[in-house]
Amino acid sequence: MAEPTDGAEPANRTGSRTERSRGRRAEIVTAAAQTFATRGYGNVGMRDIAEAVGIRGASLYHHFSSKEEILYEICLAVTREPVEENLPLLDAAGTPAERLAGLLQAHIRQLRRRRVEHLVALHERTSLTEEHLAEVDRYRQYYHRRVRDVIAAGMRAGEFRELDPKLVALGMLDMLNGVSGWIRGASDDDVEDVADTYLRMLFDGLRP
Amino acid sequence: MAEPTDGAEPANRTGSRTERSRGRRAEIVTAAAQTFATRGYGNVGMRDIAEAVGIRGASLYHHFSSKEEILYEICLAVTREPVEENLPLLDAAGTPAERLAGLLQAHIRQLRRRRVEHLVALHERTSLTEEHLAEVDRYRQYYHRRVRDVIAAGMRAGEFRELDPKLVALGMLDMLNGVSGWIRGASDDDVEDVADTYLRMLFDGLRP
DNA sequence: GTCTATAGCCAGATAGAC
DNA sequence: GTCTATCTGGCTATAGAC
Repeated sequence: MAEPTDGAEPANRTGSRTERSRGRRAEIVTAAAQTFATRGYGNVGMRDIAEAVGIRGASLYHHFSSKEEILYEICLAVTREPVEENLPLLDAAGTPAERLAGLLQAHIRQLRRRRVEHLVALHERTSLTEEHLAEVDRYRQYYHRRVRDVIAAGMRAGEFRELDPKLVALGMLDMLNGVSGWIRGASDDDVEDVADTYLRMLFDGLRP
Repeated sequence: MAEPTDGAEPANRTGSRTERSRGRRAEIVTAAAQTFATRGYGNVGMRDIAEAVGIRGASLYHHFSSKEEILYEICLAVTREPVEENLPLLDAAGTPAERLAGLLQAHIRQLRRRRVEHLVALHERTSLTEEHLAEVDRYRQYYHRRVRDVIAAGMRAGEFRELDPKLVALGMLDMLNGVSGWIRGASDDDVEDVADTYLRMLFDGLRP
């Protein structure tokens, strides 16, 4: 991608840090997520993260005030992203079943795209501070609620069998989120196969 | 429970340790699982575990040679138990669908009974040594394979729709295992509701 | 089987130069 | 923004008395 050729500065209107610094932050977050996912948050030192981006441990504290804050950024970003990118699909046109199907597909694709971050958010949440955990959970619970609501709407519309919408939402999302545990290395086609199979199972059931 | 009144020693024929020592081991494992589950393996010290059973940190090394060995015992026990207790249901009488349904019910009940240990096994596996992780995974993979096989048998028998049996097994078990994340505090009836709803979803699907 | 005492190590985080 | 140097405190694990 070419840079703009006029003299205008690419002003950073969205935050207080420079673009350069935000690039470094993103680099650190990505490296940290990878290491946390494979070795576990508690077994990874600041020096390990620093080494992965080619700097010294102390330099990380220019970008983050603590190790936990790096974990927080990982968990928050990967929990907020589906809220902002997938939930609008529930407000699109179509029946509840159609809208839910669209969301589930988007969810699985996002799960693959942010696979390591998802693993970290799922497994290392217990290392967040109470406040940070609560903030992450706000997004997670809102997502759950919206999914539950569209399921309930599908039941009212007669598209879905009458079951406890909360249990249905929990089961559905647990089934989907589990994908991050084994999807590593899959192709785009594999991901679509998973989505197709899961939708078939959930909507039509195993019985022919 | 009364002790035996005759002079016979309660010989320990099943292992090299005394009954008293094995009780202590179990006590340590339970306390450790509880702490690991809520605070994360890496954030729990040997002193924390010791305190929970009313002894000093150093005394734990009379029962376990390392902290990781405690984690290993938790993970191994909770992964082996469903293999030994649930898989025989797949060899019982009935059609594949009936046998699978029995297994899924037993799986959810076990998930609740060993809830904290399950959480530890799911979230803290990355802190096991390579050898211990491999040993735990042997059981896990065997369980998966047996579930996949009964699903494939159900498809051959025409009881199940033709889908990729591996994906179906993964989705099913991920959906079930997720239950340990939120079932805390549920009653026996609640657990049966979950099992009923999940079986309905998986076998018949959401569409009426 | 549990204790006290401590070895030995490594972590997260800070200070201040460049 | 990154460095070197280092503080401080925690941890796992061991030694040896009781």
